[in-house]
Amino acid sequence: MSHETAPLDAEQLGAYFALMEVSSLLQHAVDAHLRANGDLSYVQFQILARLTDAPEGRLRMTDLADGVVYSRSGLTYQAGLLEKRGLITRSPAPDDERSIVVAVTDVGRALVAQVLPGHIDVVRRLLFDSLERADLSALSGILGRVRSHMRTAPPRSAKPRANRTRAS
Amino acid sequence: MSHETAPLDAEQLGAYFALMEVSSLLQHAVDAHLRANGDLSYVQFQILARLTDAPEGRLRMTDLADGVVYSRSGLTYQAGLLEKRGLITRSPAPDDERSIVVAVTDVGRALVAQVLPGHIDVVRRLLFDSLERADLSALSGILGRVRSHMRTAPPRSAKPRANRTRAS
DNA sequence: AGCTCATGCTTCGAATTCGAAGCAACAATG
DNA sequence: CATTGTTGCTTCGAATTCGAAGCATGAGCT
Repeated sequence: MSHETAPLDAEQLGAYFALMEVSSLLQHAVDAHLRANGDLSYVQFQILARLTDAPEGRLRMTDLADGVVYSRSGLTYQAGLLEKRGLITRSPAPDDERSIVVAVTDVGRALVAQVLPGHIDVVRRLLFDSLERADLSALSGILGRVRSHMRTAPPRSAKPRANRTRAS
Repeated sequence: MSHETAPLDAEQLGAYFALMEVSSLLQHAVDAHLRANGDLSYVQFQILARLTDAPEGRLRMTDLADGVVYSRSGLTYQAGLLEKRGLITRSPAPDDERSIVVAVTDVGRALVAQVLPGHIDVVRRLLFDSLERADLSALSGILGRVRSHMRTAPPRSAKPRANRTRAS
């Protein structure tokens, strides 16, 4: 129904901007903390955390990339760095010769454990200290709904209206 | 008082992750759309949009950078690109000789107007189609509160625990 | 005025990011 | 099993990002 081009109302616009600003500020804060306390970027921490949570501490590259919303080439790069530091290992998958399985090492787990408390502290201070219990529940429910909706909806084909060849 | 290191409970953790994932997915989607329809990055669009909203379509560099949560050097770079494309102008401030005032041009406004409908469409489809009116109000209120709280709280000093010299 | 510190922007170099192209291993045909 | 298309990862080049350092102006003293 009301789909095509109707502008967002003020409340929607405000919510959208607030969402992006909050996540951006939060990410910067967290990133700074991780860098200072564990020499990890936000992305690297995400990768390690995701692995730590995974069944055996292992995941295929692609699944990992999807999990952290990240490009494959970018993951290859970061995986290289993390492997060099001994935080993860990469080994070919037994069943499928072309896919690589990434696994956290004990050192990696230890590092995550080391930075996690402070990380959580930052998140709490910035994000949750201003929320009542009820707000939290609401936020949690709403975002959960949005997320699953997003995972459903296709990426949009992006109608090519103005296609400049890019001023190289 | 419960401050120091107590872990976030499951609901908090879920909300945090959902927030970051949602904003990340949303940003990627919006970015792809902007690039395809106006050859703009998300950051560039933010800059233009912010200027379009500003009193006279003009802002000082620093205020603009703060507004979009962006580094100053990064803004200098992007401002250079946008200026080259004739979407903005840069001129020294009359009162303070060292600050630069950025202003959207008519071309810039036109471009924003051109991509805005599609942009809004993407946001609506991804973010708002899954929300009831009540959810929207709640989300808007909550995020607004969080945002103002964030603007208050200092950036955290980031206790230097492990400071490796960076494997250059 | 003369000094010193703060502020605003840019330049610089290093790190990170992405998509496109390249390569190998699978899968689905015939 | 040969042929063709798909999938998973890496390499490559170009663009973007950031912080530190550099410069110039402004502000607050004495």
